[in-house]
Amino acid sequence: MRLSKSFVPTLKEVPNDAVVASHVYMLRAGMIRMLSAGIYSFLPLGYRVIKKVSQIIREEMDAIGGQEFHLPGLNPREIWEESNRVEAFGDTMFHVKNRDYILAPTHEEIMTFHARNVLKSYKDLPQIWYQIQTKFRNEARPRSGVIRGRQFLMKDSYSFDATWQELDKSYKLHDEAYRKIFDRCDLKYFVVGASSGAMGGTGSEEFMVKSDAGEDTVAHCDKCGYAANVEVAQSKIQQKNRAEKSLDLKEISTPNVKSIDELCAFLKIDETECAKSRVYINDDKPVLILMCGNDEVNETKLEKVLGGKIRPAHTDELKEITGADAGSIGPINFRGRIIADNRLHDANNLYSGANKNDFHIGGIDLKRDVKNLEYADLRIVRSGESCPTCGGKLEVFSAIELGHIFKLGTKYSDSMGANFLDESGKENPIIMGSYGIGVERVMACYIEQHHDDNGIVWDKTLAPFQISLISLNMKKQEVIDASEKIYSDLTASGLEVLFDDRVDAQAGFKFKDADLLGMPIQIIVGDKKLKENKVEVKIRKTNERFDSNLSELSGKVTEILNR
RNA sequence: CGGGGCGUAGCGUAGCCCGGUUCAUCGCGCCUGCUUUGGGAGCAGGAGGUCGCAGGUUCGAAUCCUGCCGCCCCGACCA
Repeated sequence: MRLSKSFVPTLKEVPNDAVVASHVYMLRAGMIRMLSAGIYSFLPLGYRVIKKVSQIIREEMDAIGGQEFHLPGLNPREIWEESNRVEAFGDTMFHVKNRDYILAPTHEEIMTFHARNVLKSYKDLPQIWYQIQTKFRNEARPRSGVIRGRQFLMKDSYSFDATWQELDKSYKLHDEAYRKIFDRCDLKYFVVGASSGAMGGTGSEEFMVKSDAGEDTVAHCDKCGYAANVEVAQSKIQQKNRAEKSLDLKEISTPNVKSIDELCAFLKIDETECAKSRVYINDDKPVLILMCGNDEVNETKLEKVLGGKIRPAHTDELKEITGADAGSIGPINFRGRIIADNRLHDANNLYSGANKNDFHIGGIDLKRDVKNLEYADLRIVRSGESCPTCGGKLEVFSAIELGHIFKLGTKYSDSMGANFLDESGKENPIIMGSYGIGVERVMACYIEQHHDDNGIVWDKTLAPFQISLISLNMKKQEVIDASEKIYSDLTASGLEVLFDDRVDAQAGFKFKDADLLGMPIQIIVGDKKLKENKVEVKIRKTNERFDSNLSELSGKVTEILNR
């Protein structure tokens, strides 16, 4: 492709709206443009990458027996009523105004629609059906460029099986295919497993990529691969030891001491000697939560323990419930349910609020002084704590969900009546799985992981072109002739070459653009080296440069690309 | 949907507090000509703006007020 005739609007400066690296570079490299919040056009260069990602996905899906469909994005609402998902999606679903259609946010219903009445026998199973298509979701807040959009490309596949054992097989096939896909895309990812997934269900795995642009927070152990959403993550952390002797309760005047840190400084004690108090409202009833020191309450865990709805108590409620403001609340004389984090199990000699402003109480023995105290795992895991599985160091960070595989079971086959006859002639619902990959996210995550200050660093697998051919001076005939010949030779040998043949662009300008666009190999044609029948080759990733004779160029380039 | 920020030429910006002879600034990009050609060129000339939109205050509004729209960030939500 000739740059002089192509629409590759690169930007020298960072657009105001872009914050995360992938967004910045996709815009700067002229790969995408925003049409509206969360809605992006892919320009020719960006679309080439999308096609490459799609092709890898397609190959691996086909390899496990997947059959590709092309399904409508416009769906009659009534099909979605069958599974009751119009209500389930709520405002996230787009509705068409002038006809009773919706824009499909995913395709379980449509695949099930095609499966029912057709997959009638166990002999028709198993099946794996997939598609790579645009989905529509009315996201309240699109963000991070292409990472969370209102319209996005997704590969989703659905498995149809006769037995749960068969489902396990289909699931495993997807698991393996996904690993191959992400490996081929050169992504560093990890898998958050079923036992720790927040979604529940009968089994699911999320394929995640570490990134500040991510929306999930995950605890991950590099050593053993333990990975869990912080909402459910656990860690090995030392319990507060019970001292042999319990001291007596004593009230201490602590003027203007509110936080645990202030309390520790004021009394010259360690934070683990403090029981931090948090009041939550659980279905209109107050619950006091005690945490060790500065540990934070994990509301997801708390919700699981309490059941029903929870929310932190408002400031005015605190006073009413405890008689004190935040910072002076504690378990002694608290009327209501009290739950302490496991870390405080049977601890004594603790300091906590006195339920009286500007006073704390010392010498608290949870066993002796707090009646009907319950214990639960309530804390949020923090970076550096020990892995619950292997004892290695946990790291807590944000991550992007790239893919999700999920054992659906019979949710859709039941509600939509997709049944088959088994060997004994008995009618059963088809057992389904669903498996998604965010195609643009693969591209964005790749860029998040493979860029430097100058731009994107593509590997040959996803690069829009394998080679940037840079002609330094398109006004000198010998340079034109040489680069034209290289262009046609390399192209003829099947390589993808982006030919910077712009007449009016300066050398430096072309170098900067080439680095920004990030093709793996740059071939630089200038008149000085041409006099020795040579051109320069630069490897984008390593910045390694060498000269090559024109006659050897094709061989060298091929060699680099194959290594 | 809550909180915060922003909206001035294709991109990035100054001016806004304190309204008026800097009043529409500057850089990049764009067009024309000449020069230049190994890390985002130089000179000369030029085009490009409803200052997000609509009201209001005022003799006078990019600037002050009200409403709306759009975008970004944080949060809530997320099959």
